[in-house]
Amino acid sequence: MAAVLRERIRVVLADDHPVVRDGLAAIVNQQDDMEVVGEAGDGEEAITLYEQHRPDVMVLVLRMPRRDGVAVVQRVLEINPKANILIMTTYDGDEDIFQCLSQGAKGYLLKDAPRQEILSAIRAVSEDRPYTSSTVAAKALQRMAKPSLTQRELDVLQLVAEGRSNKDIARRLSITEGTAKTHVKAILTKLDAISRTEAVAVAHKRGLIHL
Amino acid sequence: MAAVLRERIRVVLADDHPVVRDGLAAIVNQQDDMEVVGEAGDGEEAITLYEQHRPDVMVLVLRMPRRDGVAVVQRVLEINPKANILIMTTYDGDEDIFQCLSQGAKGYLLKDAPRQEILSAIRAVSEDRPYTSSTVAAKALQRMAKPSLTQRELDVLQLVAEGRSNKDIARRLSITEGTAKTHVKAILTKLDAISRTEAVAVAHKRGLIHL
DNA sequence: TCGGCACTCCCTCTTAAGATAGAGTCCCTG
DNA sequence: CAGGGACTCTATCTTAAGAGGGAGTGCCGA
Repeated sequence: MAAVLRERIRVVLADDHPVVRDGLAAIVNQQDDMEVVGEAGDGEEAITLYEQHRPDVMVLVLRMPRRDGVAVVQRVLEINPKANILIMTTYDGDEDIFQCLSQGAKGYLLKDAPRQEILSAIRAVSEDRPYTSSTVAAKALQRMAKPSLTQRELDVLQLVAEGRSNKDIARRLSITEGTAKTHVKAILTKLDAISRTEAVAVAHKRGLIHL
Repeated sequence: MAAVLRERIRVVLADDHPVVRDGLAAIVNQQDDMEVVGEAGDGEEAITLYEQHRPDVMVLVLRMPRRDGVAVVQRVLEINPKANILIMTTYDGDEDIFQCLSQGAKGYLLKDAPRQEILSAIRAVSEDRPYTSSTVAAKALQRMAKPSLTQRELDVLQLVAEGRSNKDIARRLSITEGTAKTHVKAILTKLDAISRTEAVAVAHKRGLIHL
């Protein structure tokens, strides 16, 4: 068996794509100062592996089957409030990033980041220093300027995106059609869209909804 | 410098994500019988590298900046009609797969395929044997059953997805609003949707459009 | 050549969507 | 406690969307 080396950064990876997982593992294991101690293919597994290994850094992809990134961040921070979590995402517009950010993940980067940036991010997060790629930081600033949707509006938006009519939305949310219209109107105004279909397109681009 | 080994499968990779590229490269280079001779980050680069290296296998990700996978397949097969191309895609519903298939790519697999499957696919394609993952094959069968949209309907669908009104669509395509409605109606029927917004949702799931 | 398909245009009719305006409750924060 | 935001409901009105018909062209393949 391999001898345990001291002072290495112990990493747990979570991504539903084996290619990416294998890739990240290869990159990390090539470094002298870090090693992968666990690889998860979904959210549940990620949590289990975190508890098992208590790694120095958890690298987490946002969108995964069975519990997405946001839920995993929540749960892991419940287990260990000092957990060092690095979030990766494919989609630069992904709204969920900001949810993770406000919840206490320490680093955020995009999947199209170069190898060196990923390693820097892991090292930074392992030392409890925050790491945010400039791309994500820029998005954060952009986002500040734009009006945010309320929870209820997000509920309505989700149903609109599924192609539901106002009447149908009203039924599902136990409100009147008029109220549904009020919410839709607010959504259109906030997203600067003329029609519900355009609103869906805009919302999807901003990562507010996942079709 | 490394000595050139005979009989190795020479591979060119193309993916816009360095992680995936580095990952695939690591996996491939670990094998005795294959090596990566070039890595491209976009479609144009992929074509250039193909011409430069004339690899045994080209591994191509479908969605890339500057010329997407479909266009790259076309161009590479123009350069060398016997080129062995392996297509990878993240999205299992991606309609473009079938376009590549009919154009002459030799293999197709999903990004969430395990390491061994990827290696098998590369070996198969290098020997001019077709490789299709069972998941993609299953999708192909499902697709056969469903009615396909005409080119004009796809044009209209694209505009619908952008949130355009029938009147606006008519103006852009230089047809009457009535004709636009006729096309939209045909789209709704074929996609089994009640409203245009639902049609967009369905079309997106099937990979008919990319928002 | 003839049927079928894609594409275009036309009609009517009903319903859904969106604009506009007002208003009440609850809850949180300054 | 006063203000503000979130959420709910009301009403009216205009326009867009969608259902249901029919019908003419050009083109391709059996």
